[in-house]
Amino acid sequence: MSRQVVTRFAPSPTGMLHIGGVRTALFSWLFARKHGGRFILRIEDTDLSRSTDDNIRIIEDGMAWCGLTWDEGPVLGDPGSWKGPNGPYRQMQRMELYRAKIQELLDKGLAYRCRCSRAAIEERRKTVEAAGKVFQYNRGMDRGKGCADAGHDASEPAAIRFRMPEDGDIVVADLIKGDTRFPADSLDDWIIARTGEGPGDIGVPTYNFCVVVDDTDMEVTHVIRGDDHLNNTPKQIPLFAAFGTGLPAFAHVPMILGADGAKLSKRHGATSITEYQAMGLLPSAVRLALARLSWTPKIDGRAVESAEEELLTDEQMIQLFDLADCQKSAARFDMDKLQWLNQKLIQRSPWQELEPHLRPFMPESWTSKPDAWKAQAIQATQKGKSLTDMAEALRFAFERPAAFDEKAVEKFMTPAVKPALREVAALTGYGHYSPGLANRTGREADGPKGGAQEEHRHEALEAAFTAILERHGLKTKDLAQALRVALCGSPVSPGIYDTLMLVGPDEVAARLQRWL
RNA sequence: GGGGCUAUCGUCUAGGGGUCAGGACACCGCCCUUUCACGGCGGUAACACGGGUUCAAAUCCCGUUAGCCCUACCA
Repeated sequence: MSRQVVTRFAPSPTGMLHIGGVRTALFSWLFARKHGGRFILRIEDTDLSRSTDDNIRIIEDGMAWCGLTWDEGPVLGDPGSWKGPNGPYRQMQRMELYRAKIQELLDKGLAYRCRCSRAAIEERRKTVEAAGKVFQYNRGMDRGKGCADAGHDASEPAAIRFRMPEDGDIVVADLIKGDTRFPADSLDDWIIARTGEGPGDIGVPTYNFCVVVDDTDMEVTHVIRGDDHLNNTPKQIPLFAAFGTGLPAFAHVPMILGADGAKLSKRHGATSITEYQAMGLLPSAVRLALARLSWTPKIDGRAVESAEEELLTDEQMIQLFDLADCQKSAARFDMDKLQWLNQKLIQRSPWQELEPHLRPFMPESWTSKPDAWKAQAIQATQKGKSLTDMAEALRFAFERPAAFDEKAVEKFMTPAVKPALREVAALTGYGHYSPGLANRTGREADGPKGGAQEEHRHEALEAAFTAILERHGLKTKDLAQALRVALCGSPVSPGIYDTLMLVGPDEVAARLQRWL
């Protein structure tokens, strides 16, 4: 009878949510969801200076935007509270537990007080290094120089070190990297608590210690984290043993690099999840793109091998996710692929689903437009790569052109086209579709086409348009381009019928006035 | 310095002794077309290097090189 799967994501509040962190969180989330387990969000805020409520809020918002819902952790937007049985989920609020655990180790003799000053240690380090050796506290040449077994003066503040094994190998049975062994003698007695305020006091515990206490206390079964922590694992394993609890499984996921192969940083462009949001990306696209970095979904043991198969839904990702199919090596971030994914996902989303994501990029007046209008506006621009592209492509629908592309004016606003424009200006009754028709999923999609009346309005417009062309001996292109220039200021816009219908007869006539 | 991880098209990757080394993105070309796009079809392009083992190595072994991580009273 195996325990329920529990995974966690434990970021520290730095003022932004890094895209690499989101990917790690995503893997943990995927794993928990796949196994019907719980996913914990825990805040590692022992770095006091940066741990503000605002910075924690940034993490929560980023996670929420990405759809990475947590079962235990802080309650979004309410700094004081949390949900889940093993809270609090902020380390600074867990000091009592840490101190108790440290005391326990002290009592068992598994840890000891260390009063060596930094200066003293520095001195000893120099001595060892001068001899061409590596300095390790209480190891090799330094053995017996420290506080390990010396009965010492308890009247002075002290740091606390954990007694590490000295022989053999510590092996990390990693689900992604495979078995990795670390010679015990490459590790030394590390500090689990900083020097306290006064005699007998236990100072602020260190990261590697808190992680182990928290993962134990929160019953985490699978520690999925960045592979920059692989080297920390052999330090942590003896600690788990000291607490007498079983080991969680470990999975160290490779890093995400910038396009140039260097660690992803600000100079590569967007590192914060907020920036991706601002770029007009769908959270689903970000999830997919991130997941596909270092993970190859296998369908019936075969890697996905077509564009169609690449476009996994969340449900498919959850179903297919397997740590065994994760890459061991770091991956470079591929913005092109993300944008392609985004475009595809935009294309195949029903307009109702897109609308809330698009709204933040639209002008105020968007909200007051009728659904039918929104539906058509979205469908007319759904070929865009991003929500910002769509918003940009829809500008003409909200404001009259501020300027007119000179070359286009010269090329398309010919004397021959003016009489035809006059007729277009006189057309009426061709407003936008109703939502019934708009409900169709894509161009030419099967399914309900909506009311025949609405279809008819489009057909009527097209018929009228064609008739005008014939009367004046024009090609579609001639009139369409001239109209685009007049209505949008540029020769680029959605399909000409969509453009007309979105602007509407009255406004079309108004914008056409100056060209007649 | 010590310890650890990694290495297939430009990018993400499949492939784990015998393949014309497969796919996706990007790129290029053609087609479609009322603009921009979308879409369709096709193309260029890779096993880091050196030694082994083997009839046969991208695949197994050993080195080298390169990148990254840990080596803090940071997280």
